[in-house]
Amino acid sequence: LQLYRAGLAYRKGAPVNWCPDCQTVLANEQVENGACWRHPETTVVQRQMEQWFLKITAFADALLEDLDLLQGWPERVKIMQRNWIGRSQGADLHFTVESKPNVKITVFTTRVDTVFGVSYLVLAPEHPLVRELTTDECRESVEKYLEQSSRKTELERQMAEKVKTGVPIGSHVVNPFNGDIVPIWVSDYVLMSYGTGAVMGVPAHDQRDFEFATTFGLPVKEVISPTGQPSGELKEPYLDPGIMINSGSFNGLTSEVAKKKMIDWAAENQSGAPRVQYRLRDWLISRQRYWGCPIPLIHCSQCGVVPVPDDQLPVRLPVEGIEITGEGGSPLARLKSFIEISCPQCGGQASRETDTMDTFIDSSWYFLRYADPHNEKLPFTKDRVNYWMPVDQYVGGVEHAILHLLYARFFTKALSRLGLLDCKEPFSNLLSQGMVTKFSPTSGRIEKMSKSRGNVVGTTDFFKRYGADAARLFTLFASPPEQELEWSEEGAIGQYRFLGRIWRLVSDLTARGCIDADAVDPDPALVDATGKALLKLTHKTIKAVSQDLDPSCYGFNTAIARCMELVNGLYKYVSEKTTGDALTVTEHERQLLSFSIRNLLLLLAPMAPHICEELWHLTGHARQPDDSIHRAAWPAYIDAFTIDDEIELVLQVNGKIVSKVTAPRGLAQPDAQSLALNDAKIQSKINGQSVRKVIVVPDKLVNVVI
RNA sequence: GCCGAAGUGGCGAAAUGGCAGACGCAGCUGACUCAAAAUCAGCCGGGGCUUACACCCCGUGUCGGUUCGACUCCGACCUUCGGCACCA
Repeated sequence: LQLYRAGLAYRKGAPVNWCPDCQTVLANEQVENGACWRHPETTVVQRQMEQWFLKITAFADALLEDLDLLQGWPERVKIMQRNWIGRSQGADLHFTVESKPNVKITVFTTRVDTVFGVSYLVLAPEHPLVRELTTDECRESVEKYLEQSSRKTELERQMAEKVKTGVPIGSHVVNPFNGDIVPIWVSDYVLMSYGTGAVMGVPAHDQRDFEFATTFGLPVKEVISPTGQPSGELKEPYLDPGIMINSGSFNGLTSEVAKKKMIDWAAENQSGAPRVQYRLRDWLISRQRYWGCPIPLIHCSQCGVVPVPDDQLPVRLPVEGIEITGEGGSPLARLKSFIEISCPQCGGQASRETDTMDTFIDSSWYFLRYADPHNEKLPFTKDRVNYWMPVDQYVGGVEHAILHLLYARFFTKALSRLGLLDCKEPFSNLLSQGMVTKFSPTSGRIEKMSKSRGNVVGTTDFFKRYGADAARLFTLFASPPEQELEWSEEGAIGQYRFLGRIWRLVSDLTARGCIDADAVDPDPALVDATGKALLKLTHKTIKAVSQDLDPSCYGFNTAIARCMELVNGLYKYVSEKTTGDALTVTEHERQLLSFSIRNLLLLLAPMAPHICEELWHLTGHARQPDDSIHRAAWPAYIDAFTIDDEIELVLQVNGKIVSKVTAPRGLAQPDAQSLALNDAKIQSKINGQSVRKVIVVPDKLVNVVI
């Protein structure tokens, strides 16, 4: 209602997308390849209907420009939104009808510079002036053409392989720039829903116009040439900028300069005006579905559309008396007790709107409720929302790039304009995660997991057998988060095995008394070489996992791999300390094991929360029964312990690896160089040839160039 | 057609311009077991050579370039995937 009162929600009759399967209309964003997003097999048809729209186009510029503020969004999502919004800068030009000087046809063009090359003008079949301007001689063929094209579905129009069809309507227009008189045609390659539904035809400089003119033998007049000289007969349209020719006083200018001057000229001569056109259309939100939020408006024959008074909000979806017939259409429209209502303004008989709102309405602002979840009177208050918003880190699938993510941005901007909140954008950082895919028996291909494709994995069964932690670890481990992920039972079982390894390790060490939750951190000077290696491995793991989990990286897959390495290291250490069945450890070794295990659990806890919590308690770290590992501090590492004293120096000749030697860390360059040059393998490679250069990368490699 | 992303073992993948294949799956071998499962330990890019240890060559979609050195940077191409598509 707030949007309605602000003029951002309106009702209008328009050709809309209709899914015969859902028996409802759909938004443009919900039509994929000419089919319904819920029913890929069902072709969407066009229907003329009165429907509710939200004025998302009023925010087209802001939605486009503010994409630049979204530094934390993946570029591909921003590009998809830019394309969807589709900003085109150009001008409206007015062409006067020759026989009716008071009637003007306005076209939108981005190429004013080509206007001297206009050889015809085309109207969309749905253009309101088509019938008015059709002459008697042409009436029959035009009516036939209109009838044909109205029978085409959107999909057929797309599938028509772009073969140009059309008929002349008999009238002519005058080119405001040069007085040329050119014929008007009607053709369905021009869309009523974009621009003005009328296009100036410039065959020499537009691919579609060229095809159209070639098909119907219309003149091709070159007005921009790469050289400034006429090119003779054109075999294909010239689309690039160039030098103006055949264009009166604009001749000789570059087309880019001419474009600006010509728009100015049109404006001065009342023949046009600069304009920006968007591809984005207003958001059709009416649905003839039962499951949805009722649209809180009342239709009164006297007063027109009247909002449901505030004290009667929200309008709840009725449950009593609803009949699901399976015949389609909304059951609400058949429920008299819901429809019949007296008009809040005049008290007369009126009826409720029976359409419900698109599901995407709800997802466009649900997150605001999280800022103020216990408010009984309002959905949210401004100060709470201003405190929490924007969302620091949003996560969602790419499939929402131009649906949810665009709508939510629009809602935030609209609510901001209404003064209900202050932020410009809802989500500062967006992690666009890949979809989960799996082989689909329905299609015989690997597809995104969904009920309709019959490739869903029952989580309950999987959790019962292997646990939620295993499923969670697998989805994190199988690929980086923004990449697609193919579900694999074997892979998930691998994670189950990994968790089993941890469980046995920790519970066994605990049973043997090797874990002490109160132990102080181990002193590296007091453990043996094996112990030192484990201590270093632990510190390295803390460092690496901390970096991997940082929002700048989100490398969950590598973070888990690090934890696996630490577990492998722990197993190795334990086996080296075990003789027969007996594991005996010194106090220092107990400290070491306690330290290593404690940190392993802390590092893994975000990714395998249940088992880590369980082991946290088992190892005595929870002082109170309700203590949680998830409230414990994130582990810290000591950088000095992540650095090895000895490194392996790679020795190369001409960039090819010849040998590897262990060397003390921090070896000076000349020492490293002589170490390499004295190496026997390097010597035999050099074999008397002259050494031109030696490149030393400290603590990494030496490359001898011969 | 336009825009974008990606091509690395049998598979999922890893690698601030510096040891390609970490980690895991599958596979193979051994230990344990009457046996199997589970578990534990080991092997595991391709080719050549060797009794063996070793050693040699090739290898990150293709072709070029930059560089002492390229999976990584640059150019062209090929393929796959995703988005948009008669948008004037």
